[in-house]
Amino acid sequence: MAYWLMKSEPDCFSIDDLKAKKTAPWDGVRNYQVRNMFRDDMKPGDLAFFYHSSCEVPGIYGVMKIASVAYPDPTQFDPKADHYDPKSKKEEPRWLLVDVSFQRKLKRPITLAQMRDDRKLAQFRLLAPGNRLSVIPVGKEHWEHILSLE
DNA sequence: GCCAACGTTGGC
DNA sequence: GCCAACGTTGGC
Repeated sequence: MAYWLMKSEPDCFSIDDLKAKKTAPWDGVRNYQVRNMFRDDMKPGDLAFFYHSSCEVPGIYGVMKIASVAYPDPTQFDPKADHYDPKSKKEEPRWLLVDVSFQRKLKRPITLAQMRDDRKLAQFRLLAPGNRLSVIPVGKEHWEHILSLE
């Protein structure tokens, strides 16, 4: 089983939104590296951190489970959607998503600042300079260490 | 296939 | 709102 970290802006979709829905499609990803991870590396049953980005306190707020294999993201075909892609064709979808299901909220968030100060996370990809991927693989050791900080 | 311009991400 | 980093686009 693999572990992941997935970023979302809480103003757009937060851990509480996922808690209310229980399961939701992780749509809107328009990055080829992430699409390839969805397609090739993510498996139902994998666990993922829910990370809040571009907000007052960036950090990990909860845990979710990957609930489906990758399938085409319907928002790419919707002209009214924020991430509409006019160049993507239904016969040959360009963008994929996975469903995620709520597992739990952390008792308190593990903040980005806290992780930056943690020597055991020096190699964590989230903290690498210039990192902009919205989905990041997390090593088992990093996963367990982060949960131990809760 | 190079590379400049442009857009997006995301912390601060 | 600023800005650095970096992916994508498109002209040549």
